[in-house]
Amino acid sequence: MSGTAGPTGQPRLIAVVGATAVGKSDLAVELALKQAFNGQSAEVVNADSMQVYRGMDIGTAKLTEPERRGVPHHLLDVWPVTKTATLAEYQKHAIDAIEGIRARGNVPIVVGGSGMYVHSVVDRWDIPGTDPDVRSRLEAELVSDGPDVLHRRLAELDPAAAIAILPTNGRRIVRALEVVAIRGSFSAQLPTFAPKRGLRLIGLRAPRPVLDERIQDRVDQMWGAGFVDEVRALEQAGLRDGRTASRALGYAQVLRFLAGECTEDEACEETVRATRRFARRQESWFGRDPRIEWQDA
RNA sequence: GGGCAGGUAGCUCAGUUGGUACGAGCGUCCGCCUGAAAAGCGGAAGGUCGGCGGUUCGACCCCGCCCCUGCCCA
Repeated sequence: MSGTAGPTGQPRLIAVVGATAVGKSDLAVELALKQAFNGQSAEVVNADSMQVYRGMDIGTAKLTEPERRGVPHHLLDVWPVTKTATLAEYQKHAIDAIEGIRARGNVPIVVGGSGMYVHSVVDRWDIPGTDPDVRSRLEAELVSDGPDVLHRRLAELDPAAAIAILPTNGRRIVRALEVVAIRGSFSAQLPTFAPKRGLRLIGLRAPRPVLDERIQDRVDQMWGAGFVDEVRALEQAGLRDGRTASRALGYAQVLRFLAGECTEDEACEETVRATRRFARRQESWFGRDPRIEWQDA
């Protein structure tokens, strides 16, 4: 049981992906319980960039304790809302969790809609570090010279990367140039969707109109469940200063409402709109991975 | 019954003193995605400018009538 499938031909890693509100979390629990039936236990590893935050429960539709039905869940509630998320840190924790699960002889089930988080774990990206000096220099150049100049430089240093990154996307150009400075190439670091033995990637999907309705329902339920109070409490805990958490869908909108910048109804409606937009991006992201076995929600 | 305002993209609205609608935001569709990713970025498709007549070389913009919406007066 080294690099491939387990002793019984079971997958070594299961991942459940898909757009928000399709029912990934529930499916993961069901799969875990089914796995237990086969004599092997399963544990869930969260791959949702916002469920890692403590206190963000209603707005992230985090499974409650009873809903987890005894299945151990990892990487939920590990960070305070004030913490800025980093992919590398998430990846480290997730891989540690997976190793731990395997050490117990169990099967890890990664669940979440944060494509990059899933990808970083499933494909174990070797994420190049950041160099504060290089980065601040590049960021200063971005401000003074604009993205075009930097994009042209990237085109010379790493043509493939320049093609992949739009000339207007300053943030990405900076990161690419930073990686080039550190590793000599950016595009060489790009992960691929290579087939992996022992990996079972399950995608959950629903037709657009169905998904849109579910999102509307979910947001309505959130509000009914006291979402605004949850945000208010988190605001006291420093949510507004959280670089990552304050931008979460729903939370950002309610924060604006609490600041008097819009009405509560507007915040609610905007949450629905933004969530739908997000779901579309998720579909776009996951749609690229040919390894995903799609099933209807 | 009379007066006023308005009827322009799926929605909310700009706009043209008459010369092929420069439209915008939102929505929709499609795509990109590396240390903030529920973030960030790009592209596309949508309009017989309420209806019918008239004036004009030419009307969405002028005139007439009609329909619809909102407000006001009776």
